Amino acid sequence: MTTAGINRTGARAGRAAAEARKARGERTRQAILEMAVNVASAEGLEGLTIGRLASELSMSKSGLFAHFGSKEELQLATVEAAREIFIRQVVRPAFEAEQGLARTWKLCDVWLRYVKEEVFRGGCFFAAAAAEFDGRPGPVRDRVAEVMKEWLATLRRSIAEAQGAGQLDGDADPTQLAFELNALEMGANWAFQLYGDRQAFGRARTAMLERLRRHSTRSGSAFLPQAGRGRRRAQSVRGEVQR
Amino acid sequence: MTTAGINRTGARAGRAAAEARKARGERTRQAILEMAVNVASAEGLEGLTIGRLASELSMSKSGLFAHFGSKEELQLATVEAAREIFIRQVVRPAFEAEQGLARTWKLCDVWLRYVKEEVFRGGCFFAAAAAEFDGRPGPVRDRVAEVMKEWLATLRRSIAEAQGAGQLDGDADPTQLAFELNALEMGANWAFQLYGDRQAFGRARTAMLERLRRHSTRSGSAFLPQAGRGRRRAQSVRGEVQR
DNA sequence: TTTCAAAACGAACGTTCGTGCTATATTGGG
DNA sequence: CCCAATATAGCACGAACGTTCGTTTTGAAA
Repeated sequence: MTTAGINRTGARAGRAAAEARKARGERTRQAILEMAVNVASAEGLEGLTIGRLASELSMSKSGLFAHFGSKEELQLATVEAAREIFIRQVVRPAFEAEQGLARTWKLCDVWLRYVKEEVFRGGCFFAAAAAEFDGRPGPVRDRVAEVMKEWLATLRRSIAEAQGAGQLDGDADPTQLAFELNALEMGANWAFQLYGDRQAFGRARTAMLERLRRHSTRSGSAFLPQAGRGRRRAQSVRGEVQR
Repeated sequence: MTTAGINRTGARAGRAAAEARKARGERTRQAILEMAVNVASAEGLEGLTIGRLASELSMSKSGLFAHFGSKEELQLATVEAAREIFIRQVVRPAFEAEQGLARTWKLCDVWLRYVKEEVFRGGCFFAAAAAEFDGRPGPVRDRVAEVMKEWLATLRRSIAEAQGAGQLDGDADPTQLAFELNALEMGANWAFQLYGDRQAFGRARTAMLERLRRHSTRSGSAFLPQAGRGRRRAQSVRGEVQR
């Protein structure tokens, strides 16, 4: 049995060449974390058990364990892996939009897509991790809090930049606005995870646009999708969420 | 040792007389659930272990276990107990306000207070439970979802009543508005649990009032607290959250 | 005071948890 | 082609998990 099917990932040109240069263990580690991140988003970082994870990857508990040295280290590595995925799937795409209101909106839009397209099996990894660890002091909690603070700061900065560009009212409070946008995101995530309610995304989108439009200047509102009330959103980049 | 301090709750007149009529086991059961609800709100319904709970109450695992028959039954009973506390602490007080916009606002206001005053050790019990169980099918998940749906329905109905009374625009969508208010609540809970950020309550309050005011008619806005921008809220009932 | 069901206990079950230790494969560089 | 390094497996551990069982304690009715 061993690590069958993990390392031997069809050696297809370019990508494979780059991976071949990586140490064997590094590839296994990555495979572990990819699985870990998905299990954790659905079952929680504590429900992420080493034995379960090992059997799901057809490897031994001890073999897997050796990569991390402790469960807490595994959890921290999982958080880090999730952060990288989040950056790749949400932050990076949003930063392709030009600085200002366009980017602010895209940060919201792509976040909603990231939950809807189920980048993680259990919805937003960090919303889940935050709820699980907010009552348990320790490095994991601290790191999760840090990462979410990063996200909120990104949101806030983008709003401030929109203000600087004269696209948003100067009297709008970026912290307040970022708080509201974030809350709406978490509300959509909650509704989708608990009820499978896809309409929640539309509702969050509507509310976010309302907030942004309310504070946007005449020149700024051009950076938001047309007011078209309908549910169909033909705006926003078509590009699929890349795996 | 035994159940010291649990059953023998200082036999002080009236209340005690009523409790004396209750079966002995019933009182113990209640004491268990009171503790369970607090542990669960902080450590999660799964982290709520029978052994831990027993030792925290200075009773034996088996003695405690006998009250429920299974862990799942204990979890369900805990959810039910939390629901009753929520109703007593949030819904009931809000329903003292007259039907319409006044009550809608009070539902929001008293919910924020319920988190701020730490009615549960780990913040909103249901926000935590929903995040924990949204990925684990079963009776517990179902019940949690039901209870939260109740809450959202209450919010929505109150909004609709405010519309009926001509206090809110007829074109405001109660479902949309309820979604937004709920999201803001969960956002405030998140910020407070993860960062201890008390300002989040003010931010949520501001945003909620903004939403309500935006849709309120001339006659309706009288039911919302004065616009006073400041952080100090002298409005709203003074009554302490009763234990 | 006696009686008896309800309630609480203590010990043990089989699992699974995280974590060590030791031995065996596997692998890339000389 | 071999060797040192690394990666993985195997096995065992103590603790804690939910659960079962037979016994003892308790308190209210008779």
